Amino acid sequence: MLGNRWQPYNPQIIEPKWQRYWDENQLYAAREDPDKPEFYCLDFFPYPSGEGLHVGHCRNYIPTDVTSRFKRMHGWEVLHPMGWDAFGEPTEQFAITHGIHPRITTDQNTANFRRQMKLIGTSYDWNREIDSSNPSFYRWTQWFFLLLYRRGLAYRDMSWQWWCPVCQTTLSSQEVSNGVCWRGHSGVTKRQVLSWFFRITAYADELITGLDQVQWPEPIKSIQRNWIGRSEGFEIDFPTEIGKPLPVFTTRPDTLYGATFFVLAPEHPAVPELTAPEQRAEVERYVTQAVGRSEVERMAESREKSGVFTGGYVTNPLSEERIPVWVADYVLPTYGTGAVMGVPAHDQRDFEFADQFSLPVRVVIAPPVESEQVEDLRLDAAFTGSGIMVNSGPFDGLPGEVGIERIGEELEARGLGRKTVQYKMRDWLISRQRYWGTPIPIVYCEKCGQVPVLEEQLPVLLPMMNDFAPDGSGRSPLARVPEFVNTTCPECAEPARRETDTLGGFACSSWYYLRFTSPHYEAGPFEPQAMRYWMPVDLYVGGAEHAVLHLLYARFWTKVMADAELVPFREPFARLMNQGQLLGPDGQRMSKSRGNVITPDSMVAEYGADALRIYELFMAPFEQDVSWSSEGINGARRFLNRIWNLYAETFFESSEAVDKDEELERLLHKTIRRVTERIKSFRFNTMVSTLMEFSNHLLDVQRAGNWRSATYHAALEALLLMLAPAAPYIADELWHLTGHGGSVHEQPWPTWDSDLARDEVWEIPIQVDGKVRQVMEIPLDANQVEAEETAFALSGVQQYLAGREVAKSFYVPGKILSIVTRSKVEDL
RNA sequence: GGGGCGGUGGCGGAAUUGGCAGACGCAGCGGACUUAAAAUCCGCCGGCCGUGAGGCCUUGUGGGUUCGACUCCCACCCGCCCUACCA
Repeated sequence: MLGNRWQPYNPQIIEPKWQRYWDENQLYAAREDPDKPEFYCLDFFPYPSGEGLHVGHCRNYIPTDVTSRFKRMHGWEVLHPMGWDAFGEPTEQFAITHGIHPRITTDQNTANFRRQMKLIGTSYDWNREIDSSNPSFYRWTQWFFLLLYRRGLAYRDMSWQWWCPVCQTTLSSQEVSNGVCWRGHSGVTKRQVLSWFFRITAYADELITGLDQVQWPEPIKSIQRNWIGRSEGFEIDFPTEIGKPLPVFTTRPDTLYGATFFVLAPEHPAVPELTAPEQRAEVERYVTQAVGRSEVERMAESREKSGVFTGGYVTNPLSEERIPVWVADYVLPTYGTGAVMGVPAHDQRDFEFADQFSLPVRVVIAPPVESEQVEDLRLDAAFTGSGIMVNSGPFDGLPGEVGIERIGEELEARGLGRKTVQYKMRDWLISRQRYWGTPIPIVYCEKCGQVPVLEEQLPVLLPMMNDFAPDGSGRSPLARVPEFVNTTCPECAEPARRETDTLGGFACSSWYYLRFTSPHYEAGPFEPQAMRYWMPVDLYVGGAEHAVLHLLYARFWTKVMADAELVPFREPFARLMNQGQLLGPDGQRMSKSRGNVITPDSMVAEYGADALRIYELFMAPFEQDVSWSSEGINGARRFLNRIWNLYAETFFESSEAVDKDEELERLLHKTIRRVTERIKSFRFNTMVSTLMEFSNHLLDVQRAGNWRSATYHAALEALLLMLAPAAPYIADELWHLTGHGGSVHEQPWPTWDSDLARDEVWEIPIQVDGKVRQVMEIPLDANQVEAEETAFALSGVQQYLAGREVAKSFYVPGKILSIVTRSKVEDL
């Protein structure tokens, strides 16, 4: 049994030891070696919350760590860095609730994150750690702001924007859904604010087409395409009685003759002009109410359409019919032209509106004849399918699809309409009326107006403030710091005032991946050689919740950089993977308030980091949501114990290694092949089960007393190499205890012989009439005739052939022999 | 309403992508060791029938394609996630 050299497996002793060894020997430092292939493996950079990591976060970091270690063992230079998304609302909110300055909490929290990440055995290159709230970083965030500004992609505008009363800041449309802000506060409303925007819409088309060039999960691509929401249609001018015509956007010009009313968004600038004097009071009341209502209130009554008649009219440009103009909040001011033609027969929303206010419904697309709707033209819902045009003057009888083209041509010929493309995506609101963010490098001068800060004057430093909480005025806390606000104009040197809004946190994360390539570079955001060596990111791993936030913004910035010839690529992340969520043992999201948080600290203390890693890899497929099981991790620990004892017992009784174990050799090569393939394809759960099967087999061999063969010893060595990425501590300890020098993580990955990895004798099933009746052993290179001969000789097959004859048979080498019978015809 | 993902034992899951369904692990049951417990080791472990060999059923439901379907096609049911008045 255990010899004096071997203590029982004790992760609490060996893990800190190897962690220190790796640190001291700089085992994971990334170098730009032009003679080696490179691999950039990146995790979404976390915001360092006060709660620290829970085991759910490890679901992201462990697989990327396995991949990085695996790549290094294949001789690649690997950039596997970690940094902190430390600027932004979450960090600041935490600081406010704790009454501590965010600088202090950020430093505390990042130290804790770093400690935890080392604890679980990650192989980050800590020389490259970055912190987006550090001036050496945000200086370049400001530099990028100026780049966008110079290229006309950053602008200031007064507009209706989301406002969160709890965060006391404006939010981008991406950060709000269902009237709830991304931090989870409800009661989000609209406010008219002067704020900064990035013109992401200028890249709308490329943000769609570029998705074809990246290896990303299809759901994420589809969410982005949907979010951008490209839709081709027509802008049609409706003449008015106030002079200038009002354009609408529609994808269905074929339904133009069915327009029985016209609707303006409450915010539409033409509302006052078009409103008849006798309707003015009512319209004004409606507009004020619609604009002031919070999104939650609007949602609550979303089933019922509201609106008022303006008393004004427009004219249908083709039918020349005069139709009434209404104001209604179901028309969005920011999409299309902020006005729609109401075609109740063929648009569900218009239908509901017409129903609500008893407006006429006119069918202009006849549904297919077999539909009952044609008999009585009283629809109970809009007909949005395809059909033949009716009630449409000269266009009657045309299929709707043709009508779209014909009406379009007619309108274009008369100068009453034009083809356009509309997008759901809006420009990106980046201003935040908050303290803890990158100051916007803009100065307002009475003489020169809006002036960018000179590059050599960067960074515009965020001043220290003790009282940095928002005061409810809607202005940034920075506006209360005269030393910050008062400055001189970069152009005329006269007194001027600084912009006091800060950039939202997504500005930092839009370029941080570039900084990792040369985090200490002073002359620019990144050193061009290093950037060219590492970029683009080869593997990017994080949760799916950033699909339309960070992942869209970073792509946009990259395209801007490419146009400015700063980078030679247009997509920053070649391959993206989303890990599944790890839920608490109760199946709920892990959170402090639910009390179901499991920390890596407690798991490492109880089972060791390797057991935690093995369990997280093994518990479910990488992309899948799964609940934590406290018994499951114990199984991982048992597995590692068995491995430990396998080596302890074998090497203590070491002896001459002589014979060859052919069966084991085949299994070894097969195992190497499987483990390699499974790491490459992110199937870590089955990678672990392959290692389990292999070590179970080695235990059997050992118990049977066959541990003297050279094959067995080669297998033990290969097992350590294969275990190294997933369980780095125990692998290094056993590597050392079995007489090897150095670290297992610096060894080359084992190779396999594809002939040996394939069995030459297969056990294949024999099916008779669709049921498996017998299994036979047959050489892999046997042909169908040989397979049939072998099969028919077996009594277990003959028994099913009695009184019948073979009609057909199929032989798939290595897979199956399938025999189909029919009864003999002799009775006839 | 639109888009996406999924449904396999008591549980997490596996199935070389159309070829022996249930690998591997968890839980459970029985046994060995122990004064006892823990740990460890051995055996059993989808359902029904059968003493047994064995037989029949079984991958949400119903149909289809095929020698053969968890896998492909059609229809339906259920669950989760994202998005939402985008004209």
